[in-house]
Amino acid sequence: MTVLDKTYEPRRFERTWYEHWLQLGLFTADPRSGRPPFVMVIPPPNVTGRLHMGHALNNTLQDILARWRRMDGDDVLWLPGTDHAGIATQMVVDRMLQQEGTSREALGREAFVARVWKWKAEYGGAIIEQLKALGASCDWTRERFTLEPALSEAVREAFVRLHEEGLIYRGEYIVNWCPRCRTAISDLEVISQPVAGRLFRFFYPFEDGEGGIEVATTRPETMLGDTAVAVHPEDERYTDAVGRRVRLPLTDRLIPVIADAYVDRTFGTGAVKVTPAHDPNDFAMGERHALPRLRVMDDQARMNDAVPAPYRGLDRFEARQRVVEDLKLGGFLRGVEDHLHNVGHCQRCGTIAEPFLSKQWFVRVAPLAEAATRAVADGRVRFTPGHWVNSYNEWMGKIHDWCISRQLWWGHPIPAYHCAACGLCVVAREDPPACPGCRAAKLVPDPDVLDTWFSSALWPFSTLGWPHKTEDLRRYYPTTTLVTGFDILFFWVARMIMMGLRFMDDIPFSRVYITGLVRDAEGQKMSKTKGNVVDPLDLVERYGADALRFTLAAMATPGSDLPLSEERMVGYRAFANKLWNAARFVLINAGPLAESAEPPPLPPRESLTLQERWILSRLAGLRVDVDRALSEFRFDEMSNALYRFLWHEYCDWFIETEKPSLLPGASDADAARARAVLLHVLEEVLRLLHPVMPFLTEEIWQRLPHRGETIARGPWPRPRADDPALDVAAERDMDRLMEIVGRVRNLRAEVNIDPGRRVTVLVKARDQATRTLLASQGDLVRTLARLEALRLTDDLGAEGPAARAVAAAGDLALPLTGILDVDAERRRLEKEIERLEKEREGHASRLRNADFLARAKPEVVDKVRGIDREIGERLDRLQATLRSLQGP
RNA sequence: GGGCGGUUAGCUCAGCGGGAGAGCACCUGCCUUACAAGCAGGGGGUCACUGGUUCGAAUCCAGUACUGCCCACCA
Repeated sequence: MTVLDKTYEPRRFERTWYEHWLQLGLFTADPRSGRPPFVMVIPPPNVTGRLHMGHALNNTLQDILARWRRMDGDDVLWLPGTDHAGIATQMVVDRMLQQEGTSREALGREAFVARVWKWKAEYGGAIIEQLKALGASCDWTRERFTLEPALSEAVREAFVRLHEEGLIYRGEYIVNWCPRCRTAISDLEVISQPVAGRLFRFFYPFEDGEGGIEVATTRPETMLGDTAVAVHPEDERYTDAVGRRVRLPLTDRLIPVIADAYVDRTFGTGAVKVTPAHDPNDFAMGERHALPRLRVMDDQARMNDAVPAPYRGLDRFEARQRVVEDLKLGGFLRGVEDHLHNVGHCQRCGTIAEPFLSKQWFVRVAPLAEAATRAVADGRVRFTPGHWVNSYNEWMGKIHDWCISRQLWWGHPIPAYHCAACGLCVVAREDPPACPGCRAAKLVPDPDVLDTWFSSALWPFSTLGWPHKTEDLRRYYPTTTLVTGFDILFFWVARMIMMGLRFMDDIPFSRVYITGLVRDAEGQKMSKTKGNVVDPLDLVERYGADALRFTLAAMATPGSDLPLSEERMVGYRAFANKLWNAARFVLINAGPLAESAEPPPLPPRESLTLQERWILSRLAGLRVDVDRALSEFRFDEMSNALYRFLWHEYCDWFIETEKPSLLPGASDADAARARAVLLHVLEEVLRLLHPVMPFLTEEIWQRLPHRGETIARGPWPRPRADDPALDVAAERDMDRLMEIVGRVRNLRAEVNIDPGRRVTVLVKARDQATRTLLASQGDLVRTLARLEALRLTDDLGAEGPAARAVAAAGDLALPLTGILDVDAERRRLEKEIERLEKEREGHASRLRNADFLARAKPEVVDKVRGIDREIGERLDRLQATLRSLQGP
């Protein structure tokens, strides 16, 4: 055993212990172990990603669970990996190419994809290394990547099966389109934000020139693609108009006026221009009325050749301005007003999304959603905090089909082939050699790739080997717990539940813990533009991974966000330092135990001192609290319980009470017993702390007399039913003594006695039992309160004027002959009496209340009586004290 | 427009039917040989507001006021 260095410096050992654990194979799951499995799949971070606070939180919590279950004997599989992140990654490499003066288009598809793989090989592992710095105990032998061959096979199988079952279809519909990314995006990838726009009213004259109809729009450029004007069928203003045709200004087209109940008579003019190719509602109306779909933009949202020459090639916003000007010139503009409305933006790049008619692949989600809703409703999948179920249900209830095709190059290709000869579209597990319809040899692969989230949805089973029936899949599916952020509840969690039920016929996990959002100290969302982003690795560097982990755990109250303040981190680093120094103290004083290979047996109960029985009892309580907190995902409660125990019980009281036994003058027996208990409790606390502070606890553990290769294998200090260490009497007695010590310290501070000065304190015990207690524990009080002597007496005035205090165990007097300021002392006592009287009144009033006595639970009444009696007694004694002060 | 949260000490937050709590910050005194990243002591709150339920409400219910978030195709 080596004594610890004087200061706690996490950087010295964190990396070393991580390597050690890897070498031990500690994180590797063993399907043949026969132990109960505990399984989590990591929410795969984007391969382009850098560890941010959200990852740090999420992975810290997962690691706490993993380490806890591993210590307690479970076969833990925490499966790590990364996501290929279609758009995000493609954008990163695009930017890089741009800097090199080239582009994706110049390279061509194949070379580009090769380039992304190369990029991934070079930089893609960064986030994995960062997870290791955090201490994440993932099973790296099972690391997966969503675009690796095995997972691609799973994706292909899933796609083909869904297609076979009629749950995937291809068709021409309005989708959300990002003109900058030049791809379709799903509903979820569109963020609606308020935009200050304008609402224009245009006049469309009837075909015959006799009057016309006014329509309103926020997107004037789309009028070039209008193929109808719609009014409400019961709108009397327009009864005559229905069936007539209007001449679309700026074009020479005639379009019909139709009646459709979708139209809101109260909005605008009550007449809507209909652009089936550029608006989802208009598209639906177009379907109902068989209207032509006229696309007027290209994939970059520039006006295409379908529009009159002056507008061709104009960007949509230039075209908007131009159309308005021209309509104004032609006398068709009838009004403009400011109009704040929500506009969809591309989640990735912020560009305003364009509703765009195109041929895409879709998943028919309704049947999948139904099963997924049921799984949550009947409790097979449970969310923590539970209120997320509402959001989940709401979303599932009005779910739309999922557009899964993307016009990107980086991603899983869609396993579909188009026959150049007959136009047949073939979806197949293997590349077909020829067209099954016309036997033509020329089949063109579908150019699109799949939405990244399609492969993510399969993650809980694709990573375990599906569609093959592997040992891992059999043993580890369904997984146990998922820890993730609410921001991907719909993107990911909901879809995993749908796909798990569809392909595995079982839920993917039974518990979902949903984390809050890590914010900055002011409660602001962290963002690059605000410049308030905190880098977790920077915090690891400056405070240690353990302090960061403890901070995150302590703040992880279910259902609330985490405002991360550096002050708080400083506080928890201090806690780590406190543990470090407590261990240092124990080791310095370990004596012969320093060399023992075996943990010393705990001395027999009869030989233990009061404080020893007390700390062991408190420890037994701590085991219960920590274990319960973990099983309920109360990481905050776990942390607080450990913090309080270690600092305020073990360090502040227990170590202090044992110091006399370790001094040179103490007996060997006392020293041996104190050492054994100090060491035992320290070891147990190290174990309980290991899940949240793995590095520090291992570092200390390894300095202890040899206890095996690692602390991380447990055993976990499980709570025990009827733990013999639980000792109510010891806890009560210690509480009394601690109160006495507190009163004495308080007296000293109030009357300004130099803390170094040894004084004598007189105590008048309340009753015989406390007299016995005080008589036997006088040394303990003397040490803690730094007294010359603690004298039991019935005459507190025996030593002259004294500062007085009243504790549960008895009355105290601190004699201050010649120093005591009697007036000040009186004021002090009066203040205390006033305070107690106020406190007593709350209880007394209840006891005067007949209803309370009649209806409250008996144990409550008893409790209140007890408190009332105690306060009353204390008051009496205080008042007696005050009178004695005023005496002769 | 729907839905979900939050409002408790100067700050950040626990507590969610029976004596108002923690950490930090603040004030006072201490370098007491584990720790000044420390020790001891202390001040500080009509628990947003209004009603209701109850013997009893910070805690449950209703409403109000702020506040945050999610979802939504009204041109």
